[in-house]
Order: sequence, then C-alpha cells, then structure tokens
Amino acid sequence: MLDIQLLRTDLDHIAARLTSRGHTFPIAQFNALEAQRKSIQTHTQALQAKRNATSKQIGIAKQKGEDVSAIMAEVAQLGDELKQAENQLASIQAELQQILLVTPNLAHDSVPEGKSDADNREIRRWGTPRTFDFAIQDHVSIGESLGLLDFATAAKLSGARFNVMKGGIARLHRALAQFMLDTHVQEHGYTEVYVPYLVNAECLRGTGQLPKFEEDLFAVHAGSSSLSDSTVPTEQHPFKLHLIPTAEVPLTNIVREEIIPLEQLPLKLVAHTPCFRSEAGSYGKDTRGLIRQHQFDKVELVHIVHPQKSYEALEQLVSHAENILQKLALPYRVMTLCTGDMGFSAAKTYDIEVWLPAQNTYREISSCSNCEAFQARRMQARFRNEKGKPELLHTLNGSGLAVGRTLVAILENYQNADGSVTIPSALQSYMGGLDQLAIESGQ
RNA sequence: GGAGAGAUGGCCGAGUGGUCGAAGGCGCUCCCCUGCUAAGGGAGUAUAGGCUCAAAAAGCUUAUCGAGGGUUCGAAUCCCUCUCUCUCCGCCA
Repeated sequence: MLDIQLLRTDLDHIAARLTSRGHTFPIAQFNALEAQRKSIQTHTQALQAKRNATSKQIGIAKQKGEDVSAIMAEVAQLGDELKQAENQLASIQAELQQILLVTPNLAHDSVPEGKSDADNREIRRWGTPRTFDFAIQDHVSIGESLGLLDFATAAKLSGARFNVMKGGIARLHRALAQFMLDTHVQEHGYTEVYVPYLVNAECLRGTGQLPKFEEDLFAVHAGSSSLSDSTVPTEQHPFKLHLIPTAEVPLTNIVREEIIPLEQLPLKLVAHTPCFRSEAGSYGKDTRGLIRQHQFDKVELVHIVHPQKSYEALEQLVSHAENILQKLALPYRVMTLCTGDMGFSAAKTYDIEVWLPAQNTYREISSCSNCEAFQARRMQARFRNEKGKPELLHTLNGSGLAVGRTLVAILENYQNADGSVTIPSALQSYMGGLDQLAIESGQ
C-alpha cells in the first residue's frame, strides 16, 4: 500500500510513475473522494467534539446535583446528525482504502522502464551451459523413462498440473529441500521456520495477494456445513482459508501488527513449504512437465529489515539464492525486472534464471524482491526506531529456490547418454551416497 | 463436543455508566541531590488520523481499554455476536 500522504501531496507525479507499471490510477475519483473526505471528516469531528464537551458538562452538573434537562435538550438532536456523518465518513474512507489496496508499489529509481519481460535487464551470468554429444531429453522423458515421474497417475488423482514422483526422484526432491534449508541456516544465518499452509484473508491482504489476485489462489473451508447454513462471509467471520501460494505469505505476516525492537533486526527467515497456485490465466502455458504446477515445493527466504538497509539486504538475498545454484553447479543468469514485469508489491525485483538445456534457454527459478514499506504498511508491521518511535519496516522475499524447478534443472543438466542422471556432488550426502539415478537404482 | 475463567498502555495491575487515554507499581528518558557498584526527590514516557501552517515547530481536535455491533446525552464499565488464551472432561494424529 502506498502512503496516502504521498498521494495527497504529489498525485500527478505518483500516477505517472504507476503508469509505467501498467497501472492507471483513478486520479479524478481519488481527488473527488479526498475533497469529500476532508469536509465530512472535519464536520464529523466537530460534532464529536461538541458531543464530548456537552456530555462532560452533564456529568459535572449531575455530580453537583444541578438540573441537566436544559443541556440534555440541547444535545438531544445531535445524535442523528452525528451518526449520519460518521456513516458517510466510513463509506468514503472505505472507498479510498479500496483504491489504495489495488494500487501497486512504486518502482525504485534503479528499475529499468519497460513493458514486458523483453525489457528486463540481464546483470550477470554464472557458469557455462554444458555441451552435449548426444540427443538430449527434457526432464519429462528423462523422469518417465526412469519410471520415477508419473504425470498420468497424478492426472488420475487430481488433474492436470500435478505430479507424482517416486523412488530416486522423490528422494532427490526431498534432498534438494533439505540441502537448501541447511545451507541457508548454516551458511547464511537464517532462522528455520515451520508455518501454516492455510492462512486467513488478512495475511493475504498484508502481502498483497488480496483483494486483487484472489483468482490465483485456492481456498478451502472447514466441512460442508460452514457453507450450507447461509453463513455470510464477512471480514469478522471468515469461513474460509486460502492455501498459501508461497511461504512469503505466512513468513512475512509473522510481523503483522507487531512492533519489533530495533536490536532484533534484521530478521532472516527461511521455510520449506508446498505452494498452491490456481494458475488461472496461464492456460496452455508450460503444460508439459514440472515447470508450472498447481502444487510445488519452495524454500522461501524472507528478510525483515530497517528501511535504510533494505537494498543492501536485497543484494544479500539474491546472493544466497545464487549460492545454491553455484553449489549445484547449475548455470544461471540474474535479471533486473523492468517496471512493467514486476509483481504488485515489489519496488525492485531480481529474477534468477537457470539454464534448461532441453528448452535451450534460461528459465526463472527464483524471484527476489524488495517490497520496501508496501507490505509493512498493509500489515502495520513496525519497529521501534533510534528515537524510540514506531516506524514501518521494509520486507523482502525471495525463492531460495523453487524446488521443483531445481529438480528439472538437475535432471536436464546432469543427464547422461544412457538415460541416467548424475547426482550433483553437493547432494550425494543427502542421497545416502548415491551418485546417479539409473533405471535399476530408482526402485 | 461439554463446563468454566479471562483478554486493559513496553510489562504487571486497578478500574462495573460521568471531568478516564485510563490509578498504582515496574521499566525507560531527562533533571536534582548524594557522591564513588546503593539509596532518595522531581518531571516525562501509547498509537493512528484530521484541521490550521509554505514547511518545521506548535496548537486545536478525533478515534482506540481483544474485534465488531447495540443501549445511552455520555461506555474500559451494561447488552449482543465473534476471535483468541487458560483450566477441567470427552475425542483424536
């Protein structure tokens, strides 16, 4: 959420900056609402002040045993007028809030202008894609040939965009998550956290998925009775929870409505969770294989930091994600997303793209963002600053890494001519010393 | 699922309709005294908004005692709904 003060004082400029992100800010509507808000709020508060003063007088007079009927009469008709003003004010403020809740973050100055991923800027590359002297397979045929990856069964169980892994691939998948978690905890100083996979709407509003992107989420409700007995879902009585689309949601919301002591900063949190995405609107995209699934595992990194440290933290965060790829010897490049390609909450985002030989291209495997105070303002997540005053935190998140896509990268980059897959040395200790997946080893 | 208790400021804790944003204590900050690890005295110490103001400072003002609604001229205090915590019983991985 943007600071409404900023919009009041510098609206045209802010609106122009939002345009570069592909967002059209309703300037006229906002101005009209603000004008109304101002006059109605002033009026409401004047009425409230009058009521308070009069009531106080009644109290004093009564205690002295004086007759209060005259004052009572004076204030009698105040009630209706006040109630009406309060209601008007509440509805205008709700409208303003609604505008703010669907307005994306402002891009940082260092973010390149652009419309789509074609305008993203490559900032570095690591590793050299391997050259193969045999006809390579993609991860689907590698996995299916090994008998360890089974999309047909997954479709029977749940439908499209799910997968069943078995034997060595299932274990490799588990090994990857363990390896990432251990690396971040032991080498990068993160605190491992276990979190709920079902969260309430306030969490999703806090990190920015709601109210705008509900169609991307899965929702569940407890039992069937909750829905059938005409329960009206309201903010106060939510009957449904959402499956997390990323551990960013529960991890970041840990500090929602909290004031963190300065000396506890920065918080560096890591969690391994499944993630659930409806992938509405991506029909026909990446339909083959593990790249785009309704359910996938991810190791997520979150930093909760002092505002002055957040860009420094972003560089660290990216380097932590990169370190995983380096340890696995997977070639990658780092991109700065342009204004038009960034997510809703981000002020600046680096994507890490891993080399996928079968696609002959780099594909996103991590996205690291500094959200500055955007999420913190929605969440009222603050710290006590050097002067002892509460101030909004900055929040960052990044994948470290997407486990399923890392698995894809390993299968494809480490494939051998005979259809086996070499296990990267960094993972062998997590695989009981196993150094390759071959048909006989996976059973 | 059944029965009961509770939720107040950074913390503890008082407050059951009236000058309460809230006693007292602890903690913290500043000052004074003392003078040398202690003790004493004084002052201050919530958050979010709005308006005035070029801005800062300041002033005025509103809201907030788990959340939402209600009663009332007036609610921390009364009523309703909800959430969460704790205790006991039942069930359960």
